[in-house]
Amino acid sequence: MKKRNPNNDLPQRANLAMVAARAGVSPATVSRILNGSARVSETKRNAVQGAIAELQFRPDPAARSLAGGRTMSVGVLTQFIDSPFYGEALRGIEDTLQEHQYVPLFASGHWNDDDERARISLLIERKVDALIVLTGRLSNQTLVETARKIPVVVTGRQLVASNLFSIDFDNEGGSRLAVRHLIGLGHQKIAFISGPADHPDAQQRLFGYQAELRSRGILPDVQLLGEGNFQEAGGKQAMSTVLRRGVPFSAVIAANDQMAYGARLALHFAGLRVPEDVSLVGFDDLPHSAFTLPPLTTVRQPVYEIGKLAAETALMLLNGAMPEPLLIEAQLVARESTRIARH
Amino acid sequence: MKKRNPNNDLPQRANLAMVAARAGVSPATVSRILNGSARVSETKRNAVQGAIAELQFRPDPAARSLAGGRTMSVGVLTQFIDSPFYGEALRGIEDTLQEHQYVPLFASGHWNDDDERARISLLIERKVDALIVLTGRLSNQTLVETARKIPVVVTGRQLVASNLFSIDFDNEGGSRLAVRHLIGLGHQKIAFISGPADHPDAQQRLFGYQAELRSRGILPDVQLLGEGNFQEAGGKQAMSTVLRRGVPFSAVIAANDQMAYGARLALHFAGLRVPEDVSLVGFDDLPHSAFTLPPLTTVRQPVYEIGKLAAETALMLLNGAMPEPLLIEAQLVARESTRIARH
DNA sequence: TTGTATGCGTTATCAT
DNA sequence: ATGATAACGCATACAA
Repeated sequence: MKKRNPNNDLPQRANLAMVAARAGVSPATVSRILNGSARVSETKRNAVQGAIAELQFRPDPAARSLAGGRTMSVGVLTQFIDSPFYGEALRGIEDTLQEHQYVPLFASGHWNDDDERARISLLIERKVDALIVLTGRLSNQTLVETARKIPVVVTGRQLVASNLFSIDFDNEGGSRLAVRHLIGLGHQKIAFISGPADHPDAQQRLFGYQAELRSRGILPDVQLLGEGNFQEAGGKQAMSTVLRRGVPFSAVIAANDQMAYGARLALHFAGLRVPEDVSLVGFDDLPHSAFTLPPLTTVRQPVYEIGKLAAETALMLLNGAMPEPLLIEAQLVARESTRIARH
Repeated sequence: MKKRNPNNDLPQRANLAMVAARAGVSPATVSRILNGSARVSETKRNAVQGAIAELQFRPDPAARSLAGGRTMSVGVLTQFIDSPFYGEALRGIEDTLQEHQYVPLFASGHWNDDDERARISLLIERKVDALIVLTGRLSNQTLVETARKIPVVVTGRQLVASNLFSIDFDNEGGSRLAVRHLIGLGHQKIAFISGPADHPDAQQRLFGYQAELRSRGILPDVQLLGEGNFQEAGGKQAMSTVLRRGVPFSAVIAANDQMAYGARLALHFAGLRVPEDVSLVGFDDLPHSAFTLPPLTTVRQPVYEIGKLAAETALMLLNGAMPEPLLIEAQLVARESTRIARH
């Protein structure tokens, strides 16, 4: 192994040794300055930083990783890389990590146990320094075990364990807001399009709807409940099913915006106008929801901020801090898809 | 440096040496089997593969990278990690890379020269084996230079260079399809909402619209041209501007679906119905466009397939092959936002 | 405070 | 066909 660098035209990338030589110090000193792992005299520090600048030196992440150092990367398990909902969270994570010279490693679990497990293994194999799980299906136990290896931040559930931090959405509260808004407008017969029964977000949103109705003295009617799949097509179909049952209603809450879009279409084909005949409320406030016709009243989740928070928390965990739990509150955004009930 | 592994409860991860010892061969032989870099006797191969399975051995990517091997990762420069349009491409890339045991490293350039340059530097620093650029603003020269270091696949332009492969969308053809569709329905006064003037996709789509009109003997009216920004709000504003000019038209083409959504809203607030009063055509066929009201007629770009193609091509480049250029054709998806012009 | 030496897990070179 | 061994670039225990 004599010559590893055949392209003599390209300037050889600088390494620790070269910086050390240029600054007249030992490689160890350069490393120490890079990591702030020990005090170094002002003189040498200046010399080294000068050399780093001149040579445009950037430490090799692979070498760092191999030597037992950090990879400066955080694994992010999402459901689908192109999820309209978690997309903003990904952006928040990316932005925050970048500020701290970290990079995200995104992987998709496809809302499937096996895939999630496999992708997490892959991320750990790649030696990510921490892991962010955006609402997976993995058991709490699996997450806690993972947290014994690396810091874990998980959304969509409440879980207390060492080296782990969970951020839960206020799904129940969000649904309650939606119901209250509609009741405030005089609606009594309120249909609900739910998400997949095995999805925690879906369960909590459904529960909030039922609980708030009951607390207002209204008995939830199962005939007014349709089960979707958090996607447009599912929302459309669920709405059609409810319509076919013939039980009258004056408002609909969909457990996410995508299903609200689909429901809106089903209502249209049934000859019902929104909001004249039926009021419609979504959940999530996707960027697009301000531009539907009519603009959609919905429950806002600050997803971008949640992404930022998840990344910040992961970084804190990495530094040994135990961040203080934060409640992520939902908020109702009233637009034009809801109005006062007719008599 | 005596003890590096303080958690004695966790089973130590296996490495090449351990596998070699267990199989009774040298580490070099294990490496050869792993990489297929030389012929190995059947006996030893079986022994080694047995040992690998027993020890659940997985090669360390960092060590591979450091030793000059591949990182088994491909850098992907996109504009925004949550772009509704490129999202599907990201999924295609991820799916394809995964089949080949590669992982994507996503980075966002924010449609900004400096960011793009910085993110590409970062990706190269992380030693990605190849680079996929989803329609950036970088100069051809920069891309060609990058391709001297690692294989590059770039979408949204046509560029011939060694170690580089470009995939261009048929933007012009797509616009022509839209115009032909409308003219076929009897429309003559066709407005156009364009994208940012400095965006290649936007330029080509605008050009196709103008060229097709001319070829049909219709002179494009600048009064019917509004400039948006490829987002909903921009499309809405551009449409309002055109409406304010008072020049009559019976159809609108938006240079992407997001602007079509915005335009549809502006038309609504102006008291114009789609498609009764005005026909509307989008561009991209976002997943959502089948569920707008009315469902949007649009020009389909097979983005997921383009993502897959980009990844496959990058992998081919990596193996020294020079893939054959492919034309990505656009396709008109006729839904309910267009209809025959009234007289 | 600073330098020296070693090891991280793999690939590639050379010799057999 | 196979083995021994030197890199790869960095962090760190230890010596000074």
